[in-house]
Amino acid sequence: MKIYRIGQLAQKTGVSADTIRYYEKEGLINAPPRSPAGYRLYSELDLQVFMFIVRGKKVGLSLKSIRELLELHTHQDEKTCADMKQFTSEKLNKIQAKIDELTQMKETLEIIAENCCGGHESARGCSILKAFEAKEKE
Amino acid sequence: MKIYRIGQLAQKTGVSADTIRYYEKEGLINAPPRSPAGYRLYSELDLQVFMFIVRGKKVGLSLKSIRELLELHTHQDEKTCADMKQFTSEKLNKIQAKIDELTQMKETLEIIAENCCGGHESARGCSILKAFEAKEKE
DNA sequence: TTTGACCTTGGAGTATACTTCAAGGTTTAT
DNA sequence: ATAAACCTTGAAGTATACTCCAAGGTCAAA
Repeated sequence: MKIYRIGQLAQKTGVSADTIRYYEKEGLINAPPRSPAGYRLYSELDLQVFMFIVRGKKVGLSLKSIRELLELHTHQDEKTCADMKQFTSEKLNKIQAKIDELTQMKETLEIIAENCCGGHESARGCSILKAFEAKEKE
Repeated sequence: MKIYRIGQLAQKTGVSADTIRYYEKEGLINAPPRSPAGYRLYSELDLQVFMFIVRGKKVGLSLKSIRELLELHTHQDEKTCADMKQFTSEKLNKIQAKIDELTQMKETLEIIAENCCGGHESARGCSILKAFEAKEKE
């Protein structure tokens, strides 16, 4: 099984080594085993967890939220499956709400794009606010 | 047409009056007209713009991104419709990317919820990481 | 007319999430 | 064997986005 040092993990995940150490300090990831020289050694599984963090960040989840999601894993022994199911479905609702908000913004922008002339004339009349007004009338 | 003072706008949009003034200072919203006493007076349209900001924030857009989106409106005279269309479709792509990321996270969580026992036993085995692994195999 | 709820400004303070630095040890290639 | 590229720590610095004063003016109701 492949082992990564911090720089390699950084490259794979697209965050800096400093950020990885910061996340460890903040308790998002467990302190990994060290080499004899004290270098952090990450597994393929650590990479997976990291990708989850990166994905969460990209969509605007706070580190706190991501930590809570990851605790689904790290505290699995202390929770019942019923707890897990409930927690998971709460998180699912929040994520769905975010998807809905983004979908709304996307629709607003699509209205702008569709109603806009598209040529080289001034864009007066292609207002984002006209798009808002159009949405209000629905 | 209804006119709002800062407190009323704050209540309607769910952000603080301080935050509204901060957004004005940061150039997200235009300085509104003032009452004789110097109170800020907001229109229905300002409320619409504000709701757009709030929606953007909720999904993790930075103030910078939101400002760019709002500039579609405020700089409409300086840009051609072609510019607008291009800018809008770039923004649309970014928003779609966010929706995709969220959808992925949602699927991961759904796998956890589905594969999880649901009873009162320990949640060992209902790991978020097992869900990652399941996704990897696809 | 005075109490309370509102508004004003400028400036300082806070939380989150990094980012950089200093000073040093390790590993790898030539 | 020595340079280049990596790693370590702790602490300080930065960017973003608020948040909270202090000191004072405005307005509506009792």
